[in-house]
Amino acid sequence: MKIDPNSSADLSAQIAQAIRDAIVDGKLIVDERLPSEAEMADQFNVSRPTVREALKRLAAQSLIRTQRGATGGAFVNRLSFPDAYAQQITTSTLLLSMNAVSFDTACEARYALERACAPLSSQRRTADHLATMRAEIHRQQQPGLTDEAFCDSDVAFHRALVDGAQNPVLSYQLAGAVEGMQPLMNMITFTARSRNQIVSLHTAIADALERREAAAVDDTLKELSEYTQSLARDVMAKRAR
Amino acid sequence: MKIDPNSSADLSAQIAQAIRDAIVDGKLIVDERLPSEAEMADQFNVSRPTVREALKRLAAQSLIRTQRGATGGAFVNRLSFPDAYAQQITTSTLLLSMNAVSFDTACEARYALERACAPLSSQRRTADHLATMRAEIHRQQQPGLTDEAFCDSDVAFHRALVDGAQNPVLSYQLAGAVEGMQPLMNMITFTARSRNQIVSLHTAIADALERREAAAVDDTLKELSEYTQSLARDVMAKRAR
DNA sequence: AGACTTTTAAATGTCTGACAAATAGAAAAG
DNA sequence: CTTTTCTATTTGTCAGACATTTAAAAGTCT
Repeated sequence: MKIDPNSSADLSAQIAQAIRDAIVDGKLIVDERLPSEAEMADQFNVSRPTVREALKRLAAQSLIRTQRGATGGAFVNRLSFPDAYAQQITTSTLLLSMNAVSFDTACEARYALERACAPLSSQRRTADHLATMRAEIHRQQQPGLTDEAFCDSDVAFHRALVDGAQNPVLSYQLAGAVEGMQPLMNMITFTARSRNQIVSLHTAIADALERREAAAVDDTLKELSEYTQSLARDVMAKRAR
Repeated sequence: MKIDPNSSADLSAQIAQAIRDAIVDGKLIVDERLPSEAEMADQFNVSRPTVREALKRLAAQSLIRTQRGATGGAFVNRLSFPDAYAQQITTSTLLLSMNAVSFDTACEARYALERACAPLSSQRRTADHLATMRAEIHRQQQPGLTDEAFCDSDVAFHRALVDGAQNPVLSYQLAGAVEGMQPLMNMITFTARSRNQIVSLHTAIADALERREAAAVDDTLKELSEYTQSLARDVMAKRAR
């Protein structure tokens, strides 16, 4: 592992990249201990603060963890699904909020991905998944619910639908698509009428899933997608006036 | 923005989180300049190196960029699609390589998501997308091609298919699913026969896409998914002996 | 000998102060 | 008015120090 001291890039960025490459390429394996900060400073011919900045970059991506004390140090971290979820959601949220992505585009992506889960979820969903969905539907019918709480419940409902596919990789990918859209969804004001419409579609989805009818789930999701987009268009139109 | 000096967490991690929250919540907007490192050190009552470690954490997630010089400083970065791609791919790759995710699970997720793009891509693909796919098919038929180069071309082919949907959010999400699987795919040895089979399926997909027949694309993708999984099972079986 | 306490060494976390390098704007020179 | 030079600001890097945490080694008592 070498760095170029004459490069225009920051030394800490170069060091971080070198270590990152080593991890991705499997030269450093999970739970392996990196040399101590002082040793690395020697190796790379830089100071300890520079090495530390590099390590903090890696820690921010959950690639390493550090431990203090006698047998401490920096260790290659096993990237867990929850860690990956969290990063994925932050990235997706910012990507959508900072890049003038239209609601339609985001919505289309979300429902396209979600519909990909429908056949698998129909096959494999457990009673648990179904119970979660029913519970969320019930919550969505509470009268005093704020728009935000309604959206939270909506996310939880769709989460259960996705998790029903019993494929952690799929759940991980979808986490970004579904939760990243929440800030956009929160801009919509849900009237009593639109809530009822959504609840009835959710119920239709849950019913179809209970009967394990993939095609019906897919159709209803499509309907829900179109309804959501029409709601968003109404909000935009009102805001334009 | 406040931090708790008595918390067990690192000061730099706390500071990074405080700034990250401010960005996600929209309290800091794109291209806004953060205070200088010295000023932040004062504000948070910590030293400059500690502030710097916090900033490097944020830089690692592409949340900020820094500039040297008189009017320099740290600026909230607009998270670009390419940046988001890169992060997604690193995360997905590591998630798959470190977590004993079965080839079947990853493959299922990948093709489920890809099939979600098929209808959109059938509608919207341009001549360019089709040309890219044809070119990659041609490349896949070169005799001297290494397994790795074959996989690269495979990724490029599927990339074009996904991009054909003309939905950047979908492309971003799929980047992780498709490219993250590459290391797993690279473990497969592609015999001349299996390459021919894959090429013929790719050709069928391109043909169907040319005719804009979504259902045919979907069917062929399903076939390809099953064939890929059967190849992987053969490799596993051979390795077991 | 065995269990408990103390010491010690190694590592990360943090601070201070300094200098280098880049950069934009102000000041000076032509 | 244009070009050059200077200057102030800010990030990048370094060196050395001390604080804190932690596990293992050494020591002590029963």
